[in-house]
Amino acid sequence: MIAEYDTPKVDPASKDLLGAVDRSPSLTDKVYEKLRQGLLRGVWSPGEKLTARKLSRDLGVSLTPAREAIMRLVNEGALDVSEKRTFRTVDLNCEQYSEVMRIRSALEPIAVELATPLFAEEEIKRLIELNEQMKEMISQERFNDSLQIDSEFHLLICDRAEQPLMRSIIDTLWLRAGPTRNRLSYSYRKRLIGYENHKRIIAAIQLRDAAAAAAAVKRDLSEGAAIIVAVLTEDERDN
Amino acid sequence: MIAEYDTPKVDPASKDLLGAVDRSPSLTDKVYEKLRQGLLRGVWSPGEKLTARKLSRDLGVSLTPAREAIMRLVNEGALDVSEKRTFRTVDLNCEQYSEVMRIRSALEPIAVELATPLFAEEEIKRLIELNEQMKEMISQERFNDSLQIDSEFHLLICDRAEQPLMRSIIDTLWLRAGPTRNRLSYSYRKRLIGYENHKRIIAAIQLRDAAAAAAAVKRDLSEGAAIIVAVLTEDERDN
DNA sequence: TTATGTCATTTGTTATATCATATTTCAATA
DNA sequence: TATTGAAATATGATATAACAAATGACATAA
Repeated sequence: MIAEYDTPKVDPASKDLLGAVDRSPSLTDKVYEKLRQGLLRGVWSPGEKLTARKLSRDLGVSLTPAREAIMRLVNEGALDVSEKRTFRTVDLNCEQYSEVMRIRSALEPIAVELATPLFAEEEIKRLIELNEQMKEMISQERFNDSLQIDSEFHLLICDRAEQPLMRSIIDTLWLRAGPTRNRLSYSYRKRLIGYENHKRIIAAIQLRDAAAAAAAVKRDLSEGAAIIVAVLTEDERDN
Repeated sequence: MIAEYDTPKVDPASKDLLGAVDRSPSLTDKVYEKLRQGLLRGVWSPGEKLTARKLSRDLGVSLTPAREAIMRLVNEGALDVSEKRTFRTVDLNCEQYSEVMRIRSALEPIAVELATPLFAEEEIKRLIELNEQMKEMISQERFNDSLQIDSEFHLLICDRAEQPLMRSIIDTLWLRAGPTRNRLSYSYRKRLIGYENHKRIIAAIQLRDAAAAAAAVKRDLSEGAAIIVAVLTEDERDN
């Protein structure tokens, strides 16, 4: 009878009907989500300082949830805490960026391999749509937007793989690289390599050829990484 | 002149001499570390409830650092927060455990590949030592200790790869699987598969054969995973 | 005995207070 | 003008307080 506490007696039918109450996210969660979005969208430039107090003032919450959200991002490596204990967005150097890409290259091919048989036709259409949007953004020189769409494309594939842990790891990788990526977008310009590679990925998924899809993802990532690393290397030589 | 704030004027030589001040870790850091160790050593059984207040009382700190540390572990997936917002250690089911191993299998071979040329002779000796200790622990049926040593073995390799981000990801994987692993240790018993596989890994490193080392790690992980998954499957059928 | 309703306690969440350290300001001085 | 240094301010870390939701204990009714 003790176990009854964990599974209170409820008529299965009504339980199904009611479903679980959707507890509203805590303030910490909301602040965290805002920070996340901001980081991905390039609201802060890499290396920019953040303070818990300003954040709490800006968002109209107390210090606690603001601070908790920041700490959470710090823990994920999306924010740095300097030796003086101030918070700033990360600015990846070439080596650090390479490591992010090395890990993505290890994980995302597996994700697409698992995802390939699970994709529904309409989801594939969505991939095509996203890729065309990306092309459009690039042609309009809206590079930050194109990066945004690129991330959506890759994350949609990861979602389909139904590997929640892997997905969360890849999420934090994007978050970590976000500001640096955004800084680069103007140097990165006008490259349609991503577009062509994405087309290859889509084609492989349509043929339900998991191995080919994995190879295409790997190629997309390594070519993309090569460009960014080149830009970063140049940057580091410059200053 | 504005930029001066980011890089205070310090004679580079003296900077090198002094090094950064080693700011003592915060209370949050200390609590976090205690929790971490506890999780790895099986202080809490999987699914056990934790409360921030009890933790703060036990460790003689206020609620804030205790809570922050818990939230940090939640964020890493080492603790769960239930729908009722209570904290408990994770209890991975077979599928979740498999996902952890799938990710380890993707990352650790890369790590050992990068580490192989960087290993010093004495570090290889340390690997041998650890492996023999593990064998000893198993023969004494001290399974939890043997798991502890197994983790040291793998993490030492990851350290040598000098990929800090990858290392931190693998760290969280261990943390996540820790309680479940510890619960299993008695079913897991007397398997010397790990020992033999570790010997293969060491041999490959000694020969500086990175590819062979990667293959050996992959084999170690997949055979280890197979056993645990078998036990977990049985468990899930039982209850 | 078992189910149910009430009330005290515990817990997570958020806000606020306190303290030590960092940073900034700005006037006095060389 | 450039430097210095003390006072004012801002900030992160920690503690405590306040509140609502969840839990547990217990008395009462079936």
